[in-house]
Amino acid sequence: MKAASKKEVILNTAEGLFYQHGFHAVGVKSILNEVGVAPMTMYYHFKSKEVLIIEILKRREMRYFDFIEEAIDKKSDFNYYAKSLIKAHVDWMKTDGFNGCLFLRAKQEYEGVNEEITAMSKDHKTTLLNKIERDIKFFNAPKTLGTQLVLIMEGITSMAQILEMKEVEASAFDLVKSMQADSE
Amino acid sequence: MKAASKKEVILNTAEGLFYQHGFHAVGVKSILNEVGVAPMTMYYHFKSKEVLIIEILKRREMRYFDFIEEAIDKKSDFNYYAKSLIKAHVDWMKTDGFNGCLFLRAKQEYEGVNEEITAMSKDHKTTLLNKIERDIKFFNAPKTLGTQLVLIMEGITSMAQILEMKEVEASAFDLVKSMQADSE
DNA sequence: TTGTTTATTGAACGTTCATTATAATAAATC
DNA sequence: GATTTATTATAATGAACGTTCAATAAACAA
Repeated sequence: MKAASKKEVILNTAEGLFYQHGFHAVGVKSILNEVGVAPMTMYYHFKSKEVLIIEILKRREMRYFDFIEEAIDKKSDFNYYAKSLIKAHVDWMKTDGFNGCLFLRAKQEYEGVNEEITAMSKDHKTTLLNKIERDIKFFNAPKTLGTQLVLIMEGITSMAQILEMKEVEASAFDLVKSMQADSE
Repeated sequence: MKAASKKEVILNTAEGLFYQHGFHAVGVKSILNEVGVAPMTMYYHFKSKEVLIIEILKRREMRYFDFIEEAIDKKSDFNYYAKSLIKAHVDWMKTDGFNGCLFLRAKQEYEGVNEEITAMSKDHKTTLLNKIERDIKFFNAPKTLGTQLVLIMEGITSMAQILEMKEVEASAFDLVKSMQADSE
């Protein structure tokens, strides 16, 4: 397989460090150190730390939606769709270290500091909600179920940082199941 | 009324700044600046920034549980309890600026750095869950409904940062309503 | 009222922060 | 073979970081 370019290694390493420790907590030097490159290598590809963060978020956004899109069941009914969506989100987190949502953290750390980062983070959530609302329209499910699904997904992300994933997963599926009960 | 001591002012100001911008993003100097005191005034009362953070979290923990405790309805049935709990949590956030959960942020920023802060943050959530499970036992509600309620609360906290509170609130209450539907 | 503790001050500490300068090469492309 | 693109190492930048010094003011006790 093709060797990853330095730019890609920087993006991946920085994303991991930011996700684990936070944006302000991770210094540029610690990224350079872990990748094993000189400062100018990073500044050649990204003109600042904040630009690096923006590119990380862009990549992550695509990766997340690709992951979700190929995992959900849009062919059956709302019931199956909801379960497959929650399952996909849980699986995403399992590959990711259970440390919350990077977009939410970005928004919290850069609100009032960098408007582009703030906007991207907000957009990520509204894009998710819009996508779900579009999907479930196909099943003639009421639009309000979309917000409820996102709320459950956000609850999972949050609780996975504290409780066992098994327990979090179970209660999320219980909630989804009662959503259906409503529509019968 | 009694004038607030410098110590209290430092605690309140720092809590506000930390909540708005994050722990690592807020420097000691900016706290001192906003309070209007010299460095040693802070270091006389708190031997380090991290000790200050610990005391802030302790106070917040008490304030939150006092607020919830006096707002919930433990006399009726699970239905009213759940609604009053969600309502209380929503009201708490309305007074607080909608910037997520300070304990979750503390855990994210100090995991692997300060174990006391990490532990306090985890404990905050498990204490909440235990309290709810104890409460709903009184209504003979299944224990698993406790995790579901916390999941909804966490979902609210997360989504309130992005969407209008009105919409978040509505979908949370919808979810609670379908929980009941299950037990009928 | 004097002596002692408690609380507070402004300046300075050494370190780390993100970023740039300099200057020399490698590697890829034309 | 010439030129652009990508990378190296070292050092320095000025600002901000958390923290401490030494002096003093205020509160309190004898």
